[in-house]
Amino acid sequence: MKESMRIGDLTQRAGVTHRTVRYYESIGLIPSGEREGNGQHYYTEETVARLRKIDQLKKLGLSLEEIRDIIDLYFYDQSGVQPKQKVLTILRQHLAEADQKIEGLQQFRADIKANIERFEQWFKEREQH
Amino acid sequence: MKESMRIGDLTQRAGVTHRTVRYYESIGLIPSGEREGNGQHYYTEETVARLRKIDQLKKLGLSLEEIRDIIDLYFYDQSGVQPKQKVLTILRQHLAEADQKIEGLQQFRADIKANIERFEQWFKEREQH
DNA sequence: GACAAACATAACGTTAACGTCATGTTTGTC
DNA sequence: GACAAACATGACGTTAACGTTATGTTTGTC
Repeated sequence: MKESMRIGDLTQRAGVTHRTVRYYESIGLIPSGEREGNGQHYYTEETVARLRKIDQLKKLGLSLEEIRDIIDLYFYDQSGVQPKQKVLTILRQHLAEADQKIEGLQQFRADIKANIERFEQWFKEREQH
Repeated sequence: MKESMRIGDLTQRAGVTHRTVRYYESIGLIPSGEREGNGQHYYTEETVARLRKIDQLKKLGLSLEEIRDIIDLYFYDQSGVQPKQKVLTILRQHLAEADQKIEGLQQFRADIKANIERFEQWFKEREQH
């Protein structure tokens, strides 16, 4: 039962710094985790998952503001037909964007690799005088 | 023969502002295009292509500094007098980074897809009363 | 050759996304 | 219960990637 953890564990598990966590709290990207009494903040597994998802979305090219607008749809089930339709639309959009980006990166990767091989070839030929 | 154009045409064709062009010149991302005499800058088709390529690479998540490391590979006939061993090292780093990014995005893509299917399933079941 | 539009240069400003530093409090361990 | 490690809060700093403002010069058209 790791019911809750403090910021040290959180940052380590999510791979972020404590300043990132505080910043995200301050802009409402993640819940603040404050508890009464001692002034300590306590977090759960969900916060870890949220931070990881945020990182993924960032890599997709979304700003934190954009992420804030949609992050909940990855964690909370919308009830009702219309909200669900809306979520589905956004998810499909993200899927398409991810596909595009993956494709672009694969092309980029191929370009880089071709160049690497070109250089390696150059060194090889030079070696043999 | 559009041998050369001035900054107005350049920015329009490449879809950037003149400040972006100046900034890129200042950090050595594109040649400065200065000519003697009148103080005007003249650019060619290659500059347009360069700007577009830069934009493409930015969308993949590369910083301008990273782009500067590799942009010439897309336009120059390498060989210049560049330190090839160094370029090769940089290229290998970029290859590794690209692989990581691709992997991350594929994981993300899989998550989204699972999510989408979950929603579709929900709609399907509901359809059948 | 007058004159507006396009251009050049310089300096300061801005925004996102955190980092760093300073200082005081809580927790956990001996 | 002493004490180091972990944590909290606040204020100021930083970096990338440009934007904005101000002022003077060139170009192209009538």
